[in-house]
Amino acid sequence: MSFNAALVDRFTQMAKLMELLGEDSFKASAHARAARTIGDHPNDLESVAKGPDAKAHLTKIEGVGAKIADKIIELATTGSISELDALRSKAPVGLLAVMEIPGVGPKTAAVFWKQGGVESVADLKRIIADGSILKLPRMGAKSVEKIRESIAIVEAGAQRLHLGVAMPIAERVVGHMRAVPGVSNVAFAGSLRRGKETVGDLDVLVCTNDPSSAASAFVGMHGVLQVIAQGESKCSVRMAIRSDNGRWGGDDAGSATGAEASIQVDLRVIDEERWGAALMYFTGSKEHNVRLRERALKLGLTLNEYGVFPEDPSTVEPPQQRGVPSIASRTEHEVYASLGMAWVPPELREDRGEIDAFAEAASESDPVSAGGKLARRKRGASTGHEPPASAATGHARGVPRLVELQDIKAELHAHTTASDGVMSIVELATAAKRRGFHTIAVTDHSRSSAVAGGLSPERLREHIRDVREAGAQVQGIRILAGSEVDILSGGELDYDDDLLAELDIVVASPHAALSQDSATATRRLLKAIEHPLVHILGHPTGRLINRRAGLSPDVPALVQAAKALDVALEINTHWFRLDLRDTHARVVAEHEALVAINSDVHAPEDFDNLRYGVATAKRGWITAAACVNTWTQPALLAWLKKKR
DNA sequence: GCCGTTTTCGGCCCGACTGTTTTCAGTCG
Repeated sequence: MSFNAALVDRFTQMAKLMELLGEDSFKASAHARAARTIGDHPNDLESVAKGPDAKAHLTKIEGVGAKIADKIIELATTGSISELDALRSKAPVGLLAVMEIPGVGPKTAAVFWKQGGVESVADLKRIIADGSILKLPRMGAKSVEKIRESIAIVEAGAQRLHLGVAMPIAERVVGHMRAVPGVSNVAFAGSLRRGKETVGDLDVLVCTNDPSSAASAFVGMHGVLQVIAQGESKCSVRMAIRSDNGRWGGDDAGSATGAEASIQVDLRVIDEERWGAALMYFTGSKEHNVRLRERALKLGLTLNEYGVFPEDPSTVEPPQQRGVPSIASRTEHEVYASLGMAWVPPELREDRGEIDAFAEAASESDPVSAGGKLARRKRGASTGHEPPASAATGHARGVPRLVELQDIKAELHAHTTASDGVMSIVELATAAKRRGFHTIAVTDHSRSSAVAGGLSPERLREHIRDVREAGAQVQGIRILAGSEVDILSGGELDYDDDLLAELDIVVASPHAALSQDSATATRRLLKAIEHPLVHILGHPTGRLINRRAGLSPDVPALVQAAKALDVALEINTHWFRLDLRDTHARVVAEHEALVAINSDVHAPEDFDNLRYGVATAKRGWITAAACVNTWTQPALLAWLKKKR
């Protein structure tokens, strides 16, 4: 576990234990918040915590003050946090798992413990089985049955679904609902709409003049395993998942208990008049919504899922129930505008600085309020760089012109039957051309990737000739001869320089030795970036989401080197990789370095993953200009040529 | 414990739903 992951684990535990023990809830949420921002932090904090001015650097992180900084330093230097040890001595640690059960919060867990003698999930199952749970306060038959079902779901190995598994399910639901009579609008919301790499459940919103037909159509969908709730305004079901992890084998439904893998899908019926406010509310993130509400209050307004309302001293009843007209609610643009903001793309709604940035953009004509907001905001510690001025890389009026799917005009990482792809060079080029691309790079594996059919130097020389021939054969698209060259464990590349120099493009990627420590991995990847013939660093960490952690290099160091040497860092678009991840991409954006959004194509359908990579890039605030795949063919070829 | 364009002290989002109550606590998003 990386040091940051350890911090997230420790502070999360502290927050949970404080809630359980009934300590100050604001203190508990302060620790939970610190865990979240540390989890988002791109570089390893261990060296920061052990280095000079540790406290000053650490307190620059949002949500980290003097006390939490001390605890970070304590963990780095002693390997433990004494306050956490004290908390753990006050309450059984097994209760943390009890609190993970949906529907069981800190208060309920405390009752189980203090009045029911429960110290673990096993204890909880025991008092459910012998019925003694019914003697506890507020525990009726229905509550107990819900808890029993929730335990079963947790034990079936419920984990968040990959973005690329959840998206087709959501689109099927949306398509199904769109065809229901009376339905005028359908959309999915939640973390799926934000393009998060994993998704816990699906939220689907409909606008209809016939709610009961919509509800019955929803619960009657193919694949529905269980109807959890069916009302006029909200329905919840569990739907079966069929997932295929493709060339990595296995699947997401890896349940050892034999229970069918499923995902909860919520349907909500929304009035047309409040569509925008509801869409915002259900898109989240929770943290983004909280910030917006705080902003509304400062402006003398109240924001809820029904709209923006004038502030009201009456706290008894929500404004919409007293017939107070909303100031804005019909569209998201309207709602943001009423809060003095430009519309925020869903991928950015994570409370990572977007509120200030998009308020600044909207108020740019007002020099008093426009200046300095970003600068005042806390920045990640110890990157050693201030964020760039907004104007330089495609930022218009303070709002970044983020990369969009239709901007992508080149694929720079693709495999053919020469290694482990399923298409010939001509088939690959034809497929890329059909996508509207002007350039496709053939980058089969290098010799060390033996299981992937890596090419020997001799075989690569033949392959280059084959690529040139195909180029003459297929018109209307430029086919580049390249290689996805293994970065060996010490940072050396898998082919000699004279061979690499014959290639139009070199993508250097780590494939083995993915458990190296952070410092070794950083040296290894830096060496590849510094290689004069390398254009792109492919899937830099080698992680597989929900499968393996991969490398944890010092990303800011890699980005600075890549920026200086004109190397692009890849966002690999396969939903199993999404590597670089969103928070890493954000570092690239802040340093105005380059990314390559590549689909690592092995089969024709891999091109379809592009949207997941674009979503990840947007979550990292990557502009179109910063993505080499959006460039014109002459610009792209000129960039490649500089390394030849 | 953190934080600051009405604050270095005194706040810290808002509503729905559920199940259990007899007016509301707990959980969730």
